[in-house]
Amino acid sequence: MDDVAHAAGVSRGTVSRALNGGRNVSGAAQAAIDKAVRQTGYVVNPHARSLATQRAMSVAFVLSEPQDRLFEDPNFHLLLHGCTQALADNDVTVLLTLAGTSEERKRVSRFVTAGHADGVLLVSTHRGDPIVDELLAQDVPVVVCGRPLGHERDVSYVAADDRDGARQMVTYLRSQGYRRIGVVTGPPDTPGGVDRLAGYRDVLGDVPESLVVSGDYTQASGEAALHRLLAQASDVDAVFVASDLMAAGALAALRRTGRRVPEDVAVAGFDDSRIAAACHPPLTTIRQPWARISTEMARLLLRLVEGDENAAVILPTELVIRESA
Amino acid sequence: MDDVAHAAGVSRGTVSRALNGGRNVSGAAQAAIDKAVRQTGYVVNPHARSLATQRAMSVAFVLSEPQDRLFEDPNFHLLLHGCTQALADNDVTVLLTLAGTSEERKRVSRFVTAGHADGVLLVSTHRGDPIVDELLAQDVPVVVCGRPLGHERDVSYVAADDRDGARQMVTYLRSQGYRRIGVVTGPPDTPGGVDRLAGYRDVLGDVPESLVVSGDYTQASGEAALHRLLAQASDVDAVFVASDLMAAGALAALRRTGRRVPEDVAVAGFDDSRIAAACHPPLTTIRQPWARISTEMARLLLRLVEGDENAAVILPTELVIRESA
DNA sequence: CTGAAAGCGCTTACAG
DNA sequence: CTGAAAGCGCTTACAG
Repeated sequence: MDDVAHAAGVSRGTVSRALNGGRNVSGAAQAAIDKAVRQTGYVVNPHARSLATQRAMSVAFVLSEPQDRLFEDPNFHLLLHGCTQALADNDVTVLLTLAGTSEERKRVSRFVTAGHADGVLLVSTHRGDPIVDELLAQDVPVVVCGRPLGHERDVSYVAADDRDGARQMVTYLRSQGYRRIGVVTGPPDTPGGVDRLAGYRDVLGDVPESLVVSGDYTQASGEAALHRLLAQASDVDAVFVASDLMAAGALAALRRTGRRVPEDVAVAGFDDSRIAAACHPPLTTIRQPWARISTEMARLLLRLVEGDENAAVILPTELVIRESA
Repeated sequence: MDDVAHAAGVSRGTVSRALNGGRNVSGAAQAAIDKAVRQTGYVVNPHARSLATQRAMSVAFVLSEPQDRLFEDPNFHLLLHGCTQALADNDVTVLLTLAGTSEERKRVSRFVTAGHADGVLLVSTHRGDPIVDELLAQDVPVVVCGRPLGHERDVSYVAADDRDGARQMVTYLRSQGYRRIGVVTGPPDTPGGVDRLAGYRDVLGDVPESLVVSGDYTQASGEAALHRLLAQASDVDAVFVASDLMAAGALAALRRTGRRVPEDVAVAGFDDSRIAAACHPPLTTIRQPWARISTEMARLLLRLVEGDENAAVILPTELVIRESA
C-alpha cells in the first residue's frame, strides 16, 4: 500500500479512502491511485483490513445435516449459488461449512466466534438442532433457511410459504374433481413436514387417518409410503406428496401396482426440483422461490451484522401444472 | 490478550508463547496463563495472528466442476471430510469453494492470492481446466486430487493407481474364464478415462475396437454405452466398466435385454462407491483408498506451504469381489 | 480534500 | 525463562 501511495504521490490514508468507496477523494487523486494500483498489482491484505475494521467480510454457510443429504438436492445448489452471488455484490465471501457431527459443530462455533466470519447462513431442517442454540448463545448473527421450529421468535429466517403452497395444491386437486385425496407428509420434526400437512388439512378439514402417511423425503420412503397408503385406502384417487423426490417414489409404487397416473391416481409433488419435469409423467408441483430466498437471506444477514433486529421473511410459492395431476 | 496477561501476571509476549506451543515458558507461567485463559474466555483474533505470522491457517478446497456433479458422489464426501480432519489436527481450516464458472474461478484466485488461504486442495478432473494454470501462475501452493493430465510435472498431486486397478480387474476377469471382455471407458480427457483403459489394454493387448465404448460417468451413459456394446459385439461375456455408477447403468441395460449377470455377462465396476454393494447383483469392483488420498493431500499441501518442492503420490487400489463378476 | 498519527491484536527477534 | 519493543498492513477520527 505504501508503494501505491508513493506511485500516486499521496498518503496511505488517501489510498485507503480511494479504495473504500472514494469518499473525500479528488478526481485527480482517485485517478492517480487507480493507475498506481494497476501498475503495482496491489491487492489489499484482508487480515490487516479485518483487524482494523473488526469485520471479516465473510459469512459461513453452515449445512447442519448429519447425512449431508442436502448435498444431493439440486435446490441446495440454487440456494448456495444465490447466496454467494448476492453477497459477492457486497464484497463478502461465503464460506461453506459442513456441521454434521457435534465435533464439527464445535469447530464452526469457534470459527465464527473467533471472528473468521461475521455471521451464519444456516441450513438446518430438524427441530431441536443444537447448533441453533449454540450460535444464539454466542450472539452470532444468523439467518436460517426455512422456518426454524421452536425458534421462530429468537432467530431470523427466510422461508417459502409451505402451508399456503399445500393449500394451493390441494385446492387445485379438488377443482380437478378428485375426492379421495391422500397425503404423504415429511418428517414431523421439519417445517416441511408440519406446514404442508397443515395446509392440506386447511382445505380438507378432518380427513380419515387412513389417508395420511409419512416419509423422510427420500425417494424410497415415498415409494414405501404409497404402498402403505394403497393398503389403507385403496380407493384414493389423488395423493399430495410433500416433496418431489418422494413423489418420484410414489410414481414408481403406482407403476408397480399397475395404476395409471393421473387416470387412476393423480400425484402432486412439492419443490419443483430438477427431477419434477423429468418424471413420468412430469410432476404437477409447487415451485419454491429459491432465488428470492437466497437474496433475502443475504440481505437479512447483512442487516443483522449491521446491528438490525431479527426478522422473518415468508415468500409466496407457485403452482406448476404438468401432467401428473 | 492484555486481560489474560494481566490476570496471569505476565507479559503479552509470554502469553503468546504459551499459546503457541509453550516453548520457553515455565510451568508456573503456563499454568497461570491456562487458568487466565479459561477465566476470561479468551480466544485469539485470527486476523491479528495472520497479520503477524503472514499465514492464514486455512486452505481452500476447490471444486472445479461445471456441473457440481461430484457433489452427488459419496466419494467426494469422504475426501472432503478426510482432508478437513487431517488439517484440523494442524489447526488449519478447510474452506470449501465451488469454482464452476470462470467468474467463480476468478473469485477463488483473488481469494487465495489476497492471503485468505495458504494453499488449495483442488478437485478438477478435466484436462485443460484453466484453474490449474491460473493458480500456478500466481505461485499458489496447490495439490490436485487425481492425476492432472498435462500437468504431471509442474503441480503436486495424489492419485489412486487407476491403471494398475484396471489391470487387476481385467486380470481377475480372465482368471475367471471370461474371454470376450468389453470395456466402458470414462471421458478421454479425464485420468480415469485414459488410465483405466490403458490398464485394460495392458492385460488384453490389441482388442477389436468393437469391444470399446465410452461414457461420461453418469448412470444413463453407462446404460447407453452397454446397448452400443451389445449391438457391436453381441457375444461379450464380461464388461469392465470404468465407474460404479456407469456399471449400475450397465446392469440395467443387461436386465432390459434379458441377460443374466454374471451368468450371461459379467460386470465389473470401479470405485467401490456406496452404490456398489447396493446393486443387483452387488458389484465386483476396485476400491479407491479415499481415506489415504485425503491424508496424503493434506500432508503434501502443508509441506508445500512450508516451502517444499512438488511431489506426486500414487496409492494402490484393491480388488473387491462380490457377485457381479 | 488531505496527511500525520493512533490503533486494531497478535508474534518474534532481541537483550537480559 | 521473560519483558519491552518493533512490526505485520490496513482504517479512521482528527486537525488543517
